[in-house]
Amino acid sequence: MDSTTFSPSTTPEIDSVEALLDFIDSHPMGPENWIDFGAVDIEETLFDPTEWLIHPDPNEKVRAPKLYEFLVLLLNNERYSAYASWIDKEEGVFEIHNPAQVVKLWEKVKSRKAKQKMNFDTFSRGIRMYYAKGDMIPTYTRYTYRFASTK
DNA sequence: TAGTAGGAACCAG
DNA sequence: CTGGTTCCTACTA
Repeated sequence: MDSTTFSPSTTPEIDSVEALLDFIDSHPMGPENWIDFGAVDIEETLFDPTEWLIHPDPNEKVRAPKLYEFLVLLLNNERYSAYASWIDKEEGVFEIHNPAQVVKLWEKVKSRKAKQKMNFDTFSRGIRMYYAKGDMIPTYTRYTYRFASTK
């Protein structure tokens, strides 16, 4: 509505996807206003919560990404090319260059109430769950994964 | 030693 | 029930 309501100076601390979703819940607004939140510096990387929102269609509620959605957003964001990048985008093949940072990013995007610290073992198990569903194909190669469909 | 695949129990939403 | 998360065994570089 009133765009001044969403200016960075008048919004609370929004440094996670969870905080952003909470704010959007209490302040109805469209994607055009998401840009107004600014970004925070997290471990030498600019983290912008609005980059990690999923909004399939206007009817569906805005939400945090699922794991495969998170991977696609990460891969298609040039700012994170040092974290992970496509090897063959047409074939859906990609490589994770900085596993530790990718896992930290995933934790931040999911805003888990960490019982334990997530590590690459648990993160990669999440990816491997997609093999059985047919959404991903094993590559048997270090830090290398493949989407079954480029869709 | 550190990654990969995948079974099984578990759990928050 | 979904979408992971936690834990673990087996295999390979």
